[in-house]
Amino acid sequence: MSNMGNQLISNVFKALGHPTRIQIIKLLRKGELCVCDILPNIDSEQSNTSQHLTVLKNQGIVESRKDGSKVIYSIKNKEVYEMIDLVEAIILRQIEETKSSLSK
Amino acid sequence: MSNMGNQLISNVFKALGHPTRIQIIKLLRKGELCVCDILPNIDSEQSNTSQHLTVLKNQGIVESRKDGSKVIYSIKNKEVYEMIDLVEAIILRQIEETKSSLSK
DNA sequence: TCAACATATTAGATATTTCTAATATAATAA
DNA sequence: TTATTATATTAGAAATATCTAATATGTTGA
Repeated sequence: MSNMGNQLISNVFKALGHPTRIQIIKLLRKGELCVCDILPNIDSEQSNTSQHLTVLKNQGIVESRKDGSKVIYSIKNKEVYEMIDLVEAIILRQIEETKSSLSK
Repeated sequence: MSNMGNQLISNVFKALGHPTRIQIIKLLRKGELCVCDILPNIDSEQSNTSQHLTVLKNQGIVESRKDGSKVIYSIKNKEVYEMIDLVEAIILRQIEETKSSLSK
């Protein structure tokens, strides 16, 4: 019965459509982190990482709060991990398929 | 334990990050369709829709077979519907949040 | 107050996606 | 054959996303 706008839906997927943003989400799986702890674990510049965090925040995937001079980010909607698990299942199946087609 | 490449994962999300492609996926929820039945239900040109179908196929989201002069597309990995449901849950929660913050 | 730190914002260059229009290919029917 | 239908491919323009470098803002401690 759902008739959610496809634009809204695709916006969320698009926010997940970048390797650095997936990397950030995976980092946050264990719990909240300040930007200062995210930065050294991410393969991109400070300003770029900050921009990626903004993209994730705009789509409601992460949220942030201030703690003194630091900003602490955390996952806002945990569904995102189920989504990543589902994508990994799809990819594994694709890989299996490729293997078996090669051995024919 | 999963350590699937973030590039591979984000490629799948990126393929879902377009409203027309979500529209196509939703059309295929009821079952397979030839391109000729997809086209009239999609808000874009024939060649453009064909390109979107290619994007979905490249990421293993849909598959196709030939039937005479027609090409029949179907969903290859049904996980995609669970993913859409999860995104809709996220969006609904965001909307509720917006509402309640407005009424304060 | 001032210096140092933590993070965000901006502007512009570069890269990638998307779209349109035209054309190609393949199957079928006349 | 030839025309028609069904779909894919291509090229290039336009739109959007990404990255880098520079700068701005806010916080804290000396």
